[in-house]
Amino acid sequence: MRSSKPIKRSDAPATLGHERFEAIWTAVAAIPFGKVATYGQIAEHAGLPRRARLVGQALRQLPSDADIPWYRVINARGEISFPSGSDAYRRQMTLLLAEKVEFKGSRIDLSRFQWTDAAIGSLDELLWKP
DNA sequence: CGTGTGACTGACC
DNA sequence: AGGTCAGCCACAC
Repeated sequence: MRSSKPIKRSDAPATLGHERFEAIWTAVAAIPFGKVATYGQIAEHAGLPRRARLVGQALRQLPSDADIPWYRVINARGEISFPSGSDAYRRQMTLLLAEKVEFKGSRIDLSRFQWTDAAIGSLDELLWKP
């Protein structure tokens, strides 16, 4: 069922217009306080492997009043993906610092602050089990 | 329809 | 440590 039933924009929620990005937003919303996730990680979690750029687009479309922790999404190098010095960059960094996410220079240590999913956690346990 | 442009990534040099 | 490149895919021209 692709477009057999066109969406009525007028009836759609005014806040989150795009249903195609719902899986991404749901994944972002699942990042816990004080943790971060990479674009690629969110894409995979949303069932969209290798589509990190799509996550970027989804976040760009996000209304400013959306109740979604967009700032917990960073790139695979542990950096904020806005130009350093931009307002957006500072806003994101401030929000992360408020959650006690630490920056070493312009980078976050993913080995310490990256969110690990429950599924990944159990796999880790499985691999480490004697 | 071709091209360029991203809130991206991993591989390679 | 930094640059390039090919995937990636929606979108604007």
